[in-house]
Amino acid sequence: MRDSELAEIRKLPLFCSMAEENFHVLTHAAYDQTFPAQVQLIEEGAVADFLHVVVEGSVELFADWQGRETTMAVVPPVSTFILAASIMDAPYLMSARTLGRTRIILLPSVNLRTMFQTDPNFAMATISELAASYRSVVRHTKNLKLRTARERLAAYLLTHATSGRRGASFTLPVEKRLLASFLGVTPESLSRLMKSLQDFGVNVDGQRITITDPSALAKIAILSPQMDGPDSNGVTTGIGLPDVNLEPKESPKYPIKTIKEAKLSLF
Amino acid sequence: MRDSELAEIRKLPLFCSMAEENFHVLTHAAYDQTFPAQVQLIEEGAVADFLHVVVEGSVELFADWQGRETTMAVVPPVSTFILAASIMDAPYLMSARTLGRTRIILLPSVNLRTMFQTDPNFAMATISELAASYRSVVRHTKNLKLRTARERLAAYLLTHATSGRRGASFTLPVEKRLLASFLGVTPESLSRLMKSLQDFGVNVDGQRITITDPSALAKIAILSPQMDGPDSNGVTTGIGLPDVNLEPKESPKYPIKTIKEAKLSLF
DNA sequence: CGAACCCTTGACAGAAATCAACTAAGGTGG
DNA sequence: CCACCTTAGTTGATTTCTGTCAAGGGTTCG
Repeated sequence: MRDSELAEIRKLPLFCSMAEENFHVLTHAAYDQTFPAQVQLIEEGAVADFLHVVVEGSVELFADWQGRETTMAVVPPVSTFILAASIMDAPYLMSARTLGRTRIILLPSVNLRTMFQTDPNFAMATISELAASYRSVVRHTKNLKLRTARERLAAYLLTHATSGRRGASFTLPVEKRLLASFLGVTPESLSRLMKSLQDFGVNVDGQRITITDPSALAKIAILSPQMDGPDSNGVTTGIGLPDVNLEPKESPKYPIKTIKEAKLSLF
Repeated sequence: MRDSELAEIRKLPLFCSMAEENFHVLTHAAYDQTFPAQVQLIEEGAVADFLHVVVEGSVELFADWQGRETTMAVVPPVSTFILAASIMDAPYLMSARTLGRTRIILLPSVNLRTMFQTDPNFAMATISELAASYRSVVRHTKNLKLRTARERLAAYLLTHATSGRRGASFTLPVEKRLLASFLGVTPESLSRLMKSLQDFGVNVDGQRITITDPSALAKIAILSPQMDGPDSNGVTTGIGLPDVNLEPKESPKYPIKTIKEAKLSLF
């Protein structure tokens, strides 16, 4: 594994407080792999042998049942996912696939579990990470149960148009179909909902969203700290589409092969 | 606090592995309170000063937004709730109210947080508890996103008719309105859904449910370990209606004042 | 160029919420 | 003990929301 990657991981909330020696033990047996787009990393129901760390690219967590499928979260770099399953030594509740070219670090769950015992700081960090994840899913669930589809979309757009000032503009971090699945609607419905929000100060041009009248939008979906964050406070593991840089990234870390890849690696 | 209560709490997964001395420290500053039915214990958005332990009765976790309200979980005795908020020293994401007469132990969050540092076993137990809670909410969310209302009800009835044998019968652990809210539908809808399931081997008589044809029900909602448990494996904190004794309890611990109370204290 | 995919749009069907009325049962108070 | 009130649950009529099916435009990619 490259030292530069290690340093990056070391900075994560989950690992930054643990003893250097222990970090070495943990990462010594780790794998470092790069995957192309749309590779399924994890199959729901399999046992969790590794904790995953997204270093570059991003990963979609999704679930399926009876032919239906839904997006549960998108994991941006640099962060971990499926911590809960790794700890419990339990079957995954969600599947995972890469969005765009993605580099993943794999840490054996066994090492993880023994590490709690030896490094109290790591145990503490794990607790924080899990608690944050838990709260994130609770927010997602509240969103689904208390808001209509249109309200969810409005809330999503508002929270992602940071500093809800007039004329705030941003690029959707994911394809609309994925956003639709995350919000719990079909792509067709999302399309119509977007359209219906045009009357409330939302301008849609492809992936580009411009909020021309935040106050009008706010009337549809009043934001609440208990539902709309702030939770992307650095520890954004778990559920919820992450915050992204609002302006298109000028200089991607690696050569643009396709526009699609460049777009998705925005995270 | 009564010794009998303390012993009960001590047995919980969260506390059983910690040092006796530390357990004393934790519970020394604890409050023991009994509340009547329908008392709001926690208001969404308030800061989490105490970890709560339900000793008798049960507690509903719910959330509201813009006049709407939804049930997120019902916490049975003996178990803890809102562990995540206590740890993070963060505002509650959910409100809580008693169902029936309920006895609660309150442990100061401050003690909790310092205890991680001193007792590794407690830290470990906290991790397990949180991971279990996290997985529980994920299941709930998948249920909401992947299943229709009718499928959710069918799945609920099937999982609660333990050993899905023909003629399995049980009493709903909560009022139908609460079940409806948990499943994400209105009481009216639940009523209709129940009726529509009569064609698939479900017999409804008040709170009494009898599954006359489990295989027919299973055709509507195929159960999945990744969505329907088993999660009530003793560490049932967090989200999800808990398993209950299937037969009506003959001898309640305290005198029956009203039928309503007796019914709700079934947990 | 053609195949595949994303997104959109239209027409329609189905699911679920809403509004309203009504029953039944419990609890209250005279 | 009975009249009254409150509440859970049901049922019906209706509207609203959302999914499904089908088709077409635009783009990417081999």
